[in-house]
Amino acid sequence: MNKIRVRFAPSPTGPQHIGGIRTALYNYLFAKKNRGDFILRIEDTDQKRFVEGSQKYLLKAFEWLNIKPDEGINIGGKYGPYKQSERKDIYKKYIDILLKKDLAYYAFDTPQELDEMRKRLQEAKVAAPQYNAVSRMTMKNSLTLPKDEVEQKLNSGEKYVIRIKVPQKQSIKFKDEIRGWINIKTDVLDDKVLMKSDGMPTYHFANVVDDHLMKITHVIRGEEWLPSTPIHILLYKYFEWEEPVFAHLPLILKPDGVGKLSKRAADQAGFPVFPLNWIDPETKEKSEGFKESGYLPEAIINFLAMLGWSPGDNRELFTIDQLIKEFSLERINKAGVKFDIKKVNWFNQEYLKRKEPIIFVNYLKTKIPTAKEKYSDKLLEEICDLLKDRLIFLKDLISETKFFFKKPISYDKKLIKKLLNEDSIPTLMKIADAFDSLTFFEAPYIKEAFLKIIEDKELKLGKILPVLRLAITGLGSGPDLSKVIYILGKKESLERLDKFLDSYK
RNA sequence: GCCGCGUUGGUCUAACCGGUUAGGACGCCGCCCUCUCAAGGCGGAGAUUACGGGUUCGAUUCCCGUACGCGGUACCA
Repeated sequence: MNKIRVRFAPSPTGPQHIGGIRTALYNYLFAKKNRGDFILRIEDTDQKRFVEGSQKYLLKAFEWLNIKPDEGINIGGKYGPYKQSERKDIYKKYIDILLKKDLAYYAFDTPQELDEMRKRLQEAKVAAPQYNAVSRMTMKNSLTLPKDEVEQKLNSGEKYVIRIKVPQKQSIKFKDEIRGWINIKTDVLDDKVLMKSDGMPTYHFANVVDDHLMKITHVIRGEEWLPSTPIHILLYKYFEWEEPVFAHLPLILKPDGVGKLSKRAADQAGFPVFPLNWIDPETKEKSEGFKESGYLPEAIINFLAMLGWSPGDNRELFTIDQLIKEFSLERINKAGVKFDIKKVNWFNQEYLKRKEPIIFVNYLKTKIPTAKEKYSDKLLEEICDLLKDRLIFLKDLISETKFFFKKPISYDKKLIKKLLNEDSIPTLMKIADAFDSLTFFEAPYIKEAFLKIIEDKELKLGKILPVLRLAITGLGSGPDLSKVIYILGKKESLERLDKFLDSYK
């Protein structure tokens, strides 16, 4: 059997959004699972829609997600060039074959003439107005015009396109790996443009020629291509080439399920759609990426993999290597899937929890300049250990640990009212004394000390500890207090306690 | 309009060739743990498997129809 080769072939019309990234991921997983090649090709046949920086952006996004193409743009390979705008000669050569076989033809109709034709057909109540076996005979093309006139038009440099000649009353049957057999009648297909008047091929043509020349064995792409697949099949037949296997992925829909996920919809729902930050070169509009929003690449990969694919059992957490091992096209769902940012957050939290302690410590050190002066590495690690399980994003560490680096400036009046009672101040004063006399200022002894005082006074823990927490951290909730006090140290803890006592005694 | 694809709790999904109290996860709620919050553990609510027919002893699973959703219908990909 031939080596498995798949490709991801985006067009450089802006930042690649998360749906495209998922398509790339599924191609990558499938290639790696089968020890095949993953090829990155750029489909830049529409110069009008070209957006500066798109290609670089994609490469950076892949780098972040650790998706490594084996071949393609920026990497090279035996089947280059991998950018369609650099393959014009190749398309020319192949379109000539079709022309010679009389399976494609020149068409000289102007856009206005095409419009008129469609309008005319609409008025005549034709179900699907199109340039097809019937209507082409009323148009200006090399099938209707005398040979010498065609020749003359071509020589005079008149604008033309080349269209595929779709046969009448045939059925095109193909098997989609995800959806099964699909049957489409050629009568609903139109004579798609293969070569545009600017000399560039259309997607339909370039895609087939390139896939064949690049020895692509499996075409894994979005569902939006399903309706035009028969045209592609027809081209394979015309060239007498072996068809690749097709697999059309379900689309990613907006959270409310109405329509494809778009930047607009994501903005509204308050989450990113792009892997990385992007600034529109024209409008200067900035879009935030998953990376910059604090998402981990592993989490995004895992989430995306599960968006439409499942392993068949109850497992959900997968590293990329496990995904590669388990992935299969057969287990991809057919239905469109709604994007749920809450689930992404959950994945992120799961992966964050599993991160090495050093990650958290280093983050604190870089983000909080005083961290290094105030605490040893060991203590910083203890701080992180105390708080890391409650983070969704690494950046949450800043707000969660704030009280370790800053004394409370004021105390929330509502909390004071709720927590302060007649026993609070005297008990707190005793606790301060007890702390002061502790030789080993460590969590277990600290706990023992305040527990004993509370017990002696026959008070409930809940009456005193929240006030103590408020005095020490300025907050009404947080991690184990004895550990917090230990980390802060005797001096700092007593200062905070004294300050509180000064305010309320 | 026409063509294609789809439809299992709010969301993502499982259920091999038809026989399960329709399983799991996210989210939500509750309990335990705890001074508290989070994490964790335990539990709960939530699905007449879009609807209607058929085939069958039996249909989430097979067939047909309807509805709804999505996609396509460009010299865009």
